[in-house]
Amino acid sequence: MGVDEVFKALADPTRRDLLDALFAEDGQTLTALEERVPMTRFGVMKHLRILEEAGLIVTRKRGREKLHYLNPVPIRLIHDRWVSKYAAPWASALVELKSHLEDTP
Amino acid sequence: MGVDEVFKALADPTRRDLLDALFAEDGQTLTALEERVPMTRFGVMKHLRILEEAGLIVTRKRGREKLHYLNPVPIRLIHDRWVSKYAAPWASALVELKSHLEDTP
DNA sequence: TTGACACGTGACCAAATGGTCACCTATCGT
DNA sequence: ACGATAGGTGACCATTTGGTCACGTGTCAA
Repeated sequence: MGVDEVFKALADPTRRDLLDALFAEDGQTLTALEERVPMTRFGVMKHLRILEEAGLIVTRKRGREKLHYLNPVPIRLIHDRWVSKYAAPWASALVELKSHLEDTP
Repeated sequence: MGVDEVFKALADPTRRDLLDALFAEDGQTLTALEERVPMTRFGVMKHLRILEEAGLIVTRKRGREKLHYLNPVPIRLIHDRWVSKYAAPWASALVELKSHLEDTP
């Protein structure tokens, strides 16, 4: 559940798509998620495993199927401890640099 | 400046360390940053290039040296468009799952 | 002007990553 | 009991990634 695992898990677009899919409908099964992504079942399994090890999803078994649930806690953590630190203060202090960047292509 | 580049840039611990170093003291030069990280100059250069392409830092040349400045805009963007979506709402709706996760090792 | 200094480029390498497949176990419905 | 269904494992492969190095360019200072 470390910071590094969460960031690495979020670094892949497929994994973010899977989170979005679970955000749209929580508690989906593996084969259901497989249809949402251009990939075989095995690829999806690997991604889900990485997401689970990062703590971003939580699973529960019901019979022969495995249900996947979003877990907002780790993303909330990196938000509080990391992102807000950069996003919140002195955002205006460097806005000049931003506009300067936008002017020069 | 896409979302994917920003997430990928943030996925590496060395790169986050570099951002922290610039957070502590903005406008540092390459050789100054080199001393803060267990790596040769070339490794640092690659990381800085990735951070710059992601838009997370902005550079300015002064004579023979290159100054590196933090740019909070992209991180603010992923915060607003992505992280807050997951971190803000129904964080309490799944807290039961979190505590359940903490109970079962 | 000459040497030391700050940075850049391209080739190169080892390791991690993303993805597939053959095969296997467990559970459901009938 | 049986086939179909849902998921799991390990090996395997191509590509990307993180890092170093030899060498080259521009700039400062004496």
